[in-house]
Amino acid sequence: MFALIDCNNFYASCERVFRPDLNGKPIVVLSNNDGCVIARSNEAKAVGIPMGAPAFEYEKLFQQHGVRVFSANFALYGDMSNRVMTILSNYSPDMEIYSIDEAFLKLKGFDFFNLQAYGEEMRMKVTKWTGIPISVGIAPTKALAKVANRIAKKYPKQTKGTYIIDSEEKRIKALKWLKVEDVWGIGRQHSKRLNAMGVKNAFDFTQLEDEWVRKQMAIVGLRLKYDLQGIPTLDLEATQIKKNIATTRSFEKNYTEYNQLAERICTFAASCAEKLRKQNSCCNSLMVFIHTNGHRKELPQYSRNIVLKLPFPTNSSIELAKFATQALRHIFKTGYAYKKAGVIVQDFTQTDTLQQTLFENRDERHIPLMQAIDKLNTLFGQQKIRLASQDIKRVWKMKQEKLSPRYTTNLNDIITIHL
DNA sequence: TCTGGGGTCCTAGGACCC
DNA sequence: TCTGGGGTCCTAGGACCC
Repeated sequence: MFALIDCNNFYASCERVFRPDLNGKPIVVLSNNDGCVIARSNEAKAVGIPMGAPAFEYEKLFQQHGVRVFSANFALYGDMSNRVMTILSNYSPDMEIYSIDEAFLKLKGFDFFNLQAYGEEMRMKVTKWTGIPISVGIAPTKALAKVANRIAKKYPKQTKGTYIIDSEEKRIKALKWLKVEDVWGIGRQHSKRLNAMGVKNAFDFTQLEDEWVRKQMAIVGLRLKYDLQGIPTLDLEATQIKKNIATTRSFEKNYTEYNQLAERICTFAASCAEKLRKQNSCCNSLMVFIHTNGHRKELPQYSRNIVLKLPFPTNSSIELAKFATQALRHIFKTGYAYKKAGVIVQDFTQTDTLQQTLFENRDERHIPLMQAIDKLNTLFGQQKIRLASQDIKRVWKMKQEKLSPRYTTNLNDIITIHL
């Protein structure tokens, strides 16, 4: 059996852990730049705030219903996630952390366990130790565990937050209950087509011909179909090193000057380099993109990206910033108001298996230099040491008007309790 | 005024090899 | 008029996830 544990309204729940006065109140968490809604408490969902809602369009509704609004506080969410995952890891030797708020556990050899009680215990412990509410779904395959989890989340009272699919009868009942567009792995495009054909729920989907599914939804769709039928085709995935790393941002204001953009691109490149060093990778290729605001149809639009093959693999901030600037020079055009830009590094080699190139090689002196920079930045806080081409005066700012304290990761933000 | 940021996998088609 | 048969690698684009 597989268990899928999912934190309920994760970001919203994190905010509430340290603000118990907000229990039962509608709250939302916004994306970077306070752009759109990326998490909602149940109360906020109930007053009709959709996922991804642009904050400025919903200001009125927020006020009307007394919705508490938070800027994204990823330092807090990341730390709370670690706490939850650490607790969950005690419940099975085989665990896959699927996302910041979800984990699969493989329950192999648990035949004589009372899984309902086991799930309820996880839920109790996570809530008690972290303050985060979770739901537990247990079933013979990963896709069915996802389904079971939805049921647990939807009916917390009846299920005590834990639902198990362990019979053919329960499987079919669950699949008939789940709309096809809510199936894990069936997105907007496929559900539109399926709906048009009269495939309304997950059960209908499992009744389709293998050949059709294979042809229309590729091998991924076929695996999903089997998994939903109770034939396991998806196993836990080992945590691997990343194959792409990106740092991209929308800007609070539009940029028109090359220099403004160049500074951002250097900072993004340095950030990618730092992430590369963390997983001991060097990249062989880098992409830079810039574009104007696609929502402003009346303004002239421009959007371009460029991929640069590097002469040698590197993870030096200095070298990557240099290459990224080169790339930017190729695609930058004056006369446009740029709203978003980013750097994506790809095609990695691990630093311990680096191949020397014949003509041009990375500057070996950068290796100890980067180590020193990383060490200092860990000790004294992020971005203490930066490149001169970066934002030295700290001009750049993200819109973050409703940021909560970093309760668990910043000494100055720890709450005081008066007894 | 204002609209996020990160990832994964698969497939088709083109370019190339002998 | 007619033009083989077997591969690999790379890339762009599309689908999906949170």
